[in-house]
Order: sequence, then C-alpha cells, then structure tokens
Amino acid sequence: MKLDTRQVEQKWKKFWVDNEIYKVSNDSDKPKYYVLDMFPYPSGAGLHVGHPLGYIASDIYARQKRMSGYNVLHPIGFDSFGLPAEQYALQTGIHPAVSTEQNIIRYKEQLSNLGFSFDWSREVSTSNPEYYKWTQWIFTLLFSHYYDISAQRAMPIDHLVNHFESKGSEGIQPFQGEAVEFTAEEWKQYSDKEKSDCLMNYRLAYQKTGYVNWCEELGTVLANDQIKDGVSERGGYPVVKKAMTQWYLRSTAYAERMLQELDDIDWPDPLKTMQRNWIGRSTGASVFFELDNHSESLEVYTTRPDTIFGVTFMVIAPEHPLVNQITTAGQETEIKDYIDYVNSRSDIERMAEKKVTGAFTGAYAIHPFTGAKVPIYISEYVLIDYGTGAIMAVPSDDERDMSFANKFNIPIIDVVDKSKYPGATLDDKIGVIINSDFLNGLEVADAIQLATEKIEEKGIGQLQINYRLRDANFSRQRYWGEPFPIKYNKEGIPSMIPADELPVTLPDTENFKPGGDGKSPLSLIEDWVNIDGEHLRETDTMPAVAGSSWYYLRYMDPQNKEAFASKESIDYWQNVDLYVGGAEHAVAHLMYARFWHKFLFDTGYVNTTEPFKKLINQGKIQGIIESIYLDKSSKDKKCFYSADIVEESQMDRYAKIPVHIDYVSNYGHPDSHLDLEGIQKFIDWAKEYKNAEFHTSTGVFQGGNLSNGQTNEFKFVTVSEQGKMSKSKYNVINPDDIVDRYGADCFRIYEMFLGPIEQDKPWDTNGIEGVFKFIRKLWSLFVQDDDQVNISDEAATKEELKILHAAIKKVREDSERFSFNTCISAMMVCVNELKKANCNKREILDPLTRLVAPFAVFVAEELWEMLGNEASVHQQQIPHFEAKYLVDDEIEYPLCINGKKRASAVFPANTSKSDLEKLAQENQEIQKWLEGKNLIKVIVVPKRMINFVVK
RNA sequence: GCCGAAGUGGCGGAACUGGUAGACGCGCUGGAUUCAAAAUCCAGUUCUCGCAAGGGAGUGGGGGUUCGAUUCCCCCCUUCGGUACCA
Repeated sequence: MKLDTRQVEQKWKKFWVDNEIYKVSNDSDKPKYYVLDMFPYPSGAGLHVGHPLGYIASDIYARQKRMSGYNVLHPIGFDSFGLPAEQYALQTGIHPAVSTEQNIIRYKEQLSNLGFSFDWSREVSTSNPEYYKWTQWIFTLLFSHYYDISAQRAMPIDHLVNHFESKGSEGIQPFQGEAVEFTAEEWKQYSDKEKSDCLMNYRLAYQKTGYVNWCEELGTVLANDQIKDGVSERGGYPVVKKAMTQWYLRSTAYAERMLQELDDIDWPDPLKTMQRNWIGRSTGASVFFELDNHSESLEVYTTRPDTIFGVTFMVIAPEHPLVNQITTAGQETEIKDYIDYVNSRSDIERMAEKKVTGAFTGAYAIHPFTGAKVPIYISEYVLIDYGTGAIMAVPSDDERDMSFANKFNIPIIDVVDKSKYPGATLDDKIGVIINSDFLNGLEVADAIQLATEKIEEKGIGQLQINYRLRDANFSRQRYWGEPFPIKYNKEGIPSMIPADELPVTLPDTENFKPGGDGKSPLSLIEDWVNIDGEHLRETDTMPAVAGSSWYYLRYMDPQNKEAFASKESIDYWQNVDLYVGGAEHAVAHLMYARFWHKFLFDTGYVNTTEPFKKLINQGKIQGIIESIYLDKSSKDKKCFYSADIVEESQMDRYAKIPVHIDYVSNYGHPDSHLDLEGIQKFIDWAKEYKNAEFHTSTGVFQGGNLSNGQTNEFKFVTVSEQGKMSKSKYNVINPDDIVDRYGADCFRIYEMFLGPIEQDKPWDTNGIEGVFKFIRKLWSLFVQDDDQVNISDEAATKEELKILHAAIKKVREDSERFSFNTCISAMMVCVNELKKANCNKREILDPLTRLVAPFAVFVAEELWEMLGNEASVHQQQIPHFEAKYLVDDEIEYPLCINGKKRASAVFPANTSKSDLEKLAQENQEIQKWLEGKNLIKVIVVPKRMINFVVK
C-alpha cells in the first residue's frame, strides 16, 4: 500500500464535509477558544505560498486546542472591498463585484486544498450587503455618540443636546480644540446649521477639512502607494495636496485607553512598543503667542517650555490657516512658491527630508516674556496634523530648529548648560538653565514645571497632554466601498439614514471613472444620489479598514439579521484568544479594531475591553526576483547585457527588467542564467524585445541567431534578489502546484519547517524533499516493504517509549511558544529513531498518530484508520507526556578548559558536585591540558558542564 | 528622518533561564543496492593549517561585563516592515 496523497486527501476532505467535523456550535459545555487569522484580501493574483504561513500555524494550534478539550472557533472570510478591484474595473470594465466574487472562489478553492479546519458555514465578506449593513450601523452609532471627557467613555449625543438646552456649554469640553462657549438661550437661538456644526466638534464620527493627494490629469484622488517620487505611478502626472471636507473618526478620544490597556494584553513587546510610539503621548504646554500687528494669536505646543527664552523664531505648517492672513505683501511670492513645492511632496518625503527648506512670512510674533519680535516662518518639517501645526523654535536645543537657524541666519541663544553632563545629547532633557530670567539655575525637569506654572499664571497657555495619534480619515472618493448611511438636506446638514432603512446598498453602474473635482464615481449616479427631492446622499465611501475593524465579532453569529451578533453569542465567545497575522498591520488595522471594540464596549454591545487577547506575528515568505540588465541608452536597438559583464561602476546605465522565474535556469542561485531556450521563452513572452541583442562574454544572441560562441556554452547571467512574491515580478509560486506534487501535508509541514513563524524567509522549493521523506518514513512504520499494513500488539520497550515521549514533550512545549519548526525536527528525530528500532507497535504508533495529526492532517486520518479506529483522529485526545520515561541514569558532561570544550565524560546522574570535580580532573585528556598550568578554580554546574579555569 | 525587527556553515535554520555553536533538513562528496534510473540505505560535510595525530579561528563589524557570551551592555554597518488612502 503506497501513499497516494491525492486519493487520501480527497477521501478525507469528503469525510470531513459529510460528517461536519469542523462545524462549531455556540452552545457547548466545553471552554471556548477563539483562533483567528487576519482577514485576507482576495487579490486577483490568487494565493501564493506566502499567504498560508499564518493560516497553517493557527490551524495547527486550533487543532491542538480542539484535541485538548476546547470548543474552538476558527473562522475565515474575506476583506473584499478594496482599491485593486476598482483599479481593475477601470482598466477592464469588469464590475468589482464580479471580479471580487471570482477571486473569492479561487481563494476558497486554494484554501480548501490545504486541509484547514475552518468552519466554512461562518464565512463572511465585507462587500456583502448583509455584512456591510452592520458596518454602516456601527458608523451611525459613532455618529450619534460623543466622547465624554469626565466620564472617559462614549455617550449618546442626545445627552449632550439636553445639556446644551438646559445649561449651554457650561462644564462641557470638546475632546480637542478650543471650547466655544454659549448659554442655553444662545443654543436655542442657533440655526439648525449652527447646531449641526457645533455638534460636529463632539461626534465620534464627524466632518472636517482634510488633505488628499489630487492628480488633475487622472482626475482622481490617489493613495500614497499610487504615488512614486511625487508623481502618479500610472502616467507619471503631478500630484498635489487638495483640501476637501471629509468624514473622520475621533480615534484620538480613545488614545489614553488604547495606551493604558496595552498592558493587559499578551502581544509581542515590539508590537506594543510600536503602538505606544504611534499613540505618542507627550506632556508639555500649549502657549499662545501674540502677533505683531494682528489681533489673532498663534498657539504652539511644546514639550520644552523650559527653553522658552531660547525662542528666536516660530515655524508654522505651510497648511496653517494663519499663513494667508499674516504673510506680508513683500513675501507673498516666496510663500506661494514654497507652498507649491510642499504641495507636491508626500508626508513621508517631508519627514524624511534632511535638507532644510522654508520661507519667511514677513510677520512677527511677540515673545510673551521678553517682548522680543520673533519672525514667523513656514517649513515642511512642521506638520499640520501634529500638535497645533505650529512650533516655537529653540535652535539651541533642537536639531532641526538648529539647522533651520543656521540656514536662515537666525540667532541662537544657549539656554541649557549641559557641561555638568558630559556626553549628554539634545534629546536627553538634562542640564541647567541659563540666559532665562526666572528659570536660571534650575535643572531642566524643575524648569519645565516652573515655566508651565508661569505660563498658566500669565494666562497665555496651560499644561497639556498631547498625542501624536491623529483622527482617522474615513472618506474615500471611490466606488468599491461601503456607502455612508448619511444624507444631506438642502442646507447641507448631514443626518443619519435610519437603522431600519439599512443597508444603503451600492448602486450598480458600469462607469467607475471618478466623478470630477475629487468626487467619487457614485456622485454621477443621479437617481441614487437624489433621495426624495429633499435630500442628497453622501457620495464618498468608507475605507477598507471599516469592514475589517469588527469582522471578528460577526464570525460569532454570522447569519444574524437582528444584530451584528447576538448578545448570547458575544457572551459566549467574548473576544479572540489568539490572533495570527503580519506585523505590517501593527498600527493601522490593530489600532482601528481596538478603537471600535472599546467604543462597542462603551455602548454595551461587547463585554470585553480588548478585541485580541494574544497576538502572534507571522513573517513573510519572500520570493526570488530574477532580472536582466537593459542598457537605457540604447534607443533604437534594445541591448541586454549578461550580469557577469556588467561593471559595478556602470550600474546607472542599466535598467533591471524582471524575467519570469520559469525561464531562468538555477534560479535563486549565484549561477542563475538564461540559456538559449530561456531567452527564446523570454522574447516570446515579452514581444517588445523580439529583436533585442543579448550580450554575453562568449557571444551575442539576436533574433534567433548566435554570433560567436557555442550554443551549449551560452549563458546569459541574471540577477537574483530576495524580495516580494508578486504578480508584477513574475515570481509567484502557487501552493496548488506544490500540493499537487507533494501533497497538502507535506506543504503544511514544509512551510512550518522553514523557520520561526515570526521571521521573514525566502521560499526554496528544493528543501521540500526532506519533509516528503519524513512523511513516507512515518508511513513506512505502518506499512512495511511487502506493502501490507503491519502493526504489532507487542508491548513497547523502555527505549521506544523514551523516543516517543521525548517527541511528545518537545512538540507540546514548543507548540505553546509557536515554535513549530522545532516541533517538526522533534517528530523527524522520533520517526528516524523508531525506524532504526524497527518499531511498529500500536502502543507507540497510536499516540504518535495523534501527535502528528494537527500537522499532517490527511495522512494522520489514514494512519488512524490503519490502526483500526473509526472516527476522525482530529476528534481524539492529544497524547500526554509522561516524565517517567525520560529519566536518565547517566549524564554526558562536557569538560572545558577556560570555557572551551576539550573533552567529555559520562557520569552517573546522582554524582555529587565534589565527586564530579574530582572525577573530571582525573580525566586523561583534561590532565594533559592541566599539565604545567595553574589551576585557579573549577566550576561545576550539575547536569550541565564542568569548567577548569587555568593560567 | 522617525518607530520596530533581523543578521549563525554553500542554503533554511537549532541552541528555550549566560553553560558542548551548527540539532533537524536541503545541497554537496564518497560508497552500497541496480542492466540503468528512481527510491532506499551507510559514511562524511563551519573555515583554516596538517599525511596524520592535533592545533588555530569562528554566530554582520568594533569594544565591554563574565570562569564562560549567538544569548547581557555600548557604538557602528546592512537588509526588511510601518510611516496614517495597498490590505
């Protein structure tokens, strides 16, 4: 009986479906355990070998938990709204709903080949109206709540309205910005529009002006990653910042709780650190500076109020609303030119820029303590979204301020004497204050406190806690997303579409082109936009993060029509116990989901404060990108050069053209190259290079002919680099092909065997043979040479039990720390040793089958059947480790001289420390090393090692 | 720029709490079996000096702590992820 993976997989897949092996009930006496994979986006390229890495790990863990007596929820679904489908529609005219549906079908096929224990009856996709009805519903909930600062939680907006009606704004602080004060009487006098505008300062979903990347030529708003080097990736057109009214979510309201409650969750420390830094809490002061010749004042935020006497200039963001008002006539051109320059740059470029740029507005602020006139500049290093979008510059104690002062010849006043602290840098916040009036002589920490007090005393500012976190921009000018459940009346006042009218479904269309002037394609569908002659719909749609911020809750009760999930289901499943996904989601998705979950907690819809209790990051599997050098200067005639004849110093002359890895011989190795057949394939595929020349050290190939050199010697060397596996690099490895050849179990185990789950690693199909051998060897323990199943009922020996239990111990311990690669090593060692011992005993093979079952899910079923069992192995108990089988009578000690191993010796396990020292010293090899040396001391670590320190 | 991570043989990696560096697997070399191949099995495989016995070096680079450092501390280099509209 030979192992036929295809037949085995088919047989058991059917058995699982017929018997609903992986169906999960919300009603169970068992303890619950929720294992979640990050939401896949169903891309047109299909699944490549990198995608399942996390799914395999979580599947193994879910199966082990199930075999340990838990009721395990392990669902999957699709994050099916997104930009790529819309891009594809623009290019091909195929409706995103259609292409998305096809992609999902393909993904499901590919996933089902890998033996995952998903409960498919719980599948969801975010673009399904049954699903996005609830995304919209949560949005209306956000719209109708505000963040009550004193209660530190979300409250219904009606409470606020009632308060305004009876007491006005008294005792109410908006979450951020300057409080507008009004009495109850004034509130009642407000027009509807004024009331709406006022409430916008409080709502958790609100409107304000934001900046988008606008590309005039394409007539559309671009995502950051559609922009390369300041121009559109498609077409290379200029991109500028454009101000538009957009929806925002007040995520900053939850900044403090998101920060504090990080302590309660079991996530990797680096991830928590990234979130802490992203939230970026700082304590400082906001200070108002009077302006010379203007009635307005300029608010800045500083974490170093102690250095206020060192202020020699101010810098405000180029987008700052005051810029237009304060710029003097003489400076207008300079300021305008500079703003044009800044508008063409992305935030990343702005922050990464080392070169100092800026422009003088011509206006001055008045220093609140010295009365000095301080010039006001604009510069890209000040960002409008952070703090107040304005800083007081202290060139003596801030690196960027210092470069700026140097460049623009602005004086520098030293205010912190760091001579007491040699080696202290500007970031260290230590030193003694000088040149600063009442602050002189104080240590920095004390000076910060006193300066803040003085600022408050003078009524020009106050102590303030600030967050780097910004409110989430929630508007997209796209078709393929959730429509907002919002309508506007004739005055332009937004209101919610009532819950019983949800979902607001996406209207069908064949035109996915942008609506003009930054409007979404939806704005062109007039009979949809116009509701009743009185109201117009919001035509922007929500971003992809909307649907993925709460999907884990929908899995708890995916078919519910009355609620996003029933109270009972949420009470039972609560939150996710284990979440597996990539570190690239560290801040964006994981922040949004935490924010939504806390909001749903405040509103009483969930009973936990955090969505994901434990989180594991998975690394990426990288591909090999093969490319060839094209001479950029060869205009009429395309010339390629073999990598071995291209000189390092000449690199600028060449462009790297990616080549499909299937054409490359020895791909991924230093010797990778195209032979003649490979070149022929390449030019058949990339027809524009049909007549190109291919220069090598031995000859030139052109149009099917080779000049100079032998056909069999021809080698056109390619460049191999490790990088993303992607359709555009022609290096995608499809798991289907691997499964077809080696079986799903082999694929699963090989992916885990590649290395630690959290690390990035390159894919190399070559290594898979070792795992294939392991599976066949495991099989051969049950089925011997005569192809007959042959299992013995003899009692196992002490040695065999030791082999088995060493593996059980290692697999169970290492699984708990998600070190699956070492689990597999342990199982390999176990099978190798059992094979050597010719062991085919049931007493060993039965637990061994249950041990490997979560990894080799199909083969284990077949082996379980061979053992004479009926039900699925996946419904059995995981084997227990018994320490008594692993007790050693003797221990082999390394004997070291000065920490370096020089010999080894075996001693009984119960030898005393002093006996060990004596016996080790008598060792012949050690005697040789001690000869003529001074023995200073002997270090004996029982059960570990013995070290002689000599001189 | 800022935040986070990684760097160990030809390759993927192991060494969990400071205690034998290179488990396990790929590849490679030699051998057995075979008409031959596949498959399987056996032996070897960090580099370096040496016929050998046996030395020496060695975990990205430099320094430090320690009897002992891949592991802890400081500085530097390279690569990868994120940087708010890819998901």
